[in-house]
Amino acid sequence: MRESPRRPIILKRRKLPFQKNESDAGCDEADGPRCKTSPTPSTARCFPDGIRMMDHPTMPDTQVVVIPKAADLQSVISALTAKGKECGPQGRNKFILLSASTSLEESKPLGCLSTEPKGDLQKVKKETECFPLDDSLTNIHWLGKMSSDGLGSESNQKCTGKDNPSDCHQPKAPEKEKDPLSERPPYSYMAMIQFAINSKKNRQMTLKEIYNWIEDHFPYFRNVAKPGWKNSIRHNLSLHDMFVRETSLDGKISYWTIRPEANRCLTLDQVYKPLVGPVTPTCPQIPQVGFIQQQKRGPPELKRAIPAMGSTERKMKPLLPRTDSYLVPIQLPLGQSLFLPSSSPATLVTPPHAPSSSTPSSGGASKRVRIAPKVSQSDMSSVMLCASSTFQDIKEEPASVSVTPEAPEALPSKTRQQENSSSRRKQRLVLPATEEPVLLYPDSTLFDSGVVSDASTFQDTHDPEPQLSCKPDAESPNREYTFKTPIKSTHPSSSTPSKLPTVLEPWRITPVGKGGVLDFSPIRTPSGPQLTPQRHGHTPFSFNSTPFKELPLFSSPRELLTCSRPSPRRSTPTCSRELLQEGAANRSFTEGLVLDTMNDSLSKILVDISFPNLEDDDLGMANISWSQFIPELK
DNA sequence: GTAACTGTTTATGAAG
DNA sequence: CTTCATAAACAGTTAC
Repeated sequence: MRESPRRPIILKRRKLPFQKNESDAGCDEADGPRCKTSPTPSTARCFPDGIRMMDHPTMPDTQVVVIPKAADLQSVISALTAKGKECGPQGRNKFILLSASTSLEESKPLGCLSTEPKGDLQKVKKETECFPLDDSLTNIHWLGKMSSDGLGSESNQKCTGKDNPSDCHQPKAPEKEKDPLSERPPYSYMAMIQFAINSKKNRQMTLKEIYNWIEDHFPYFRNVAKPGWKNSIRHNLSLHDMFVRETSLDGKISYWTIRPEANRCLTLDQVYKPLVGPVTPTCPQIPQVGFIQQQKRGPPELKRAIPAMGSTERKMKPLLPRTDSYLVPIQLPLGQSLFLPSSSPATLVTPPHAPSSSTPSSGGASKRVRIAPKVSQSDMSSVMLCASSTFQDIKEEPASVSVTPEAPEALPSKTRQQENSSSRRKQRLVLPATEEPVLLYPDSTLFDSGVVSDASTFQDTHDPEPQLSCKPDAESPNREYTFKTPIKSTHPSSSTPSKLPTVLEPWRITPVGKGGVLDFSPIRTPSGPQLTPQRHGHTPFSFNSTPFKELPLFSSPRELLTCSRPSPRRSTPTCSRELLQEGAANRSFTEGLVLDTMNDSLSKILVDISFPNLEDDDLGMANISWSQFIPELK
């Protein structure tokens, strides 16, 4: 019965050869199926090498064209125009041109080209004017596809060509083409759940809503997947600490939310927009921050999902190469640009170790009921917010602060793994309300919104006590969580008895500097305080050990990026290398980063693409195109 | 009472 | 060894 699970490529650590010639690697290997699925020759073939085209997932009439810098834009435009004609009104006659100097990651919006139904070149606008750079365009989902399909197979046009039957996408001929929308999305359940939850304004969803959202956005689950996928969703919700179940005030409805500190606010359509303006300091989570309300944008009509994909094939393609990327949490730039000088370092309340940790936050009385299980030290370490948000998936890292609690019951040997990856298991620890670390975090939303959070983190930090600041709570500002569910296992959340006494969840660990500054944050304000090394003694795996640790070395993000340019995997020069070298201990951590970075990478790309206005930033970062550096990181 | 739903855990296997 | 997917056992709730 158990089918061999296919891990979502999103999680793969394998480095994808974006720029390499090994086009096959990406296309054939990972996507073999896909490539072949669309044998349809497409005009794409006519394009010069290096040009990649892919359908925009949510815009049926649009395709994205990644054009190497070297390519002759004019010729490309001409070709596209012709193509548009070919496709006719029904086809994809709009093209979003992206400049990809060397890799997708560097892609930048060149402009949009759309051909009238008639096929006439209508316009090519400067990106800024282009509608498309909106979320739908940059949506992660889409990029994911792009990266996988386009880039992965990039090298060969054939692939892209094949891949895009859509080149001349025949909207009406589903039979033939494999509907991408009905293919299993390259996202892990965890990611999809995040997308779903983040799609809601209040960032909370009932299980059913999550199901629905996923089905709506990923027809695969509605049309192809076995019913068991719901079980998997539930499983993931329970398994990952980042998902927190809360109940409505009346206690009748259970909502799933994402821990603010872990929430990168990834959404399918989301685009990170520079928080140029003052961001709400406290609640980055709130969409306002620049998130685009994805759902509004008109989610893809997945409904029309095509059965074509009946194949049980579940291979997923990698979204983007994440490998070395972890060194560069791209959000850095964001943060930088967004953030003001360290002036407002996020003050972390929780002391690293601490006992305090748990700040007695019990603060506000709240009505919400929180399921006990979820609680864990992690909460305590709300501090990590920033980092966590950035690398949320890192969870596995051991970081525990030691909250510990109650005696951890003997851990079943089997639980071993879980222990290790404590991050995963929820319900590890139940603390008395007073001790609960969790309490903190409700307030600690300080950094909550993931990606954005980075920036927000710093910016917002004005709060003396960020943690208290806010939860988006649209609902209850002061909610106190009451644990509803008895916790079964009292694993030592933090202090893992055995193996990992250390940090279980990096993101939980609050690497807060004493100063209250987020040291770990990759992003550093120029003047910002340095990372606090102090943490070192603490946990072997503390951030210090992590790549971030090195970050302080960089005076500026640029510097950081620059250094890291050489891909670690390749001959890595100094900086990157150092970063990477944390040693085995770090390893998991870094991996985590990498994994998660995947999404982040996308985000970053998005950032690049979607922030035409970035120039406005006076931060000085404006000039920098972070994306330019990205490729290097690989 | 039963079924369905929800949530938690455990187990297992594939892929990396 | 880790991560993820999948399956399934169980238990608690809720609806009929």
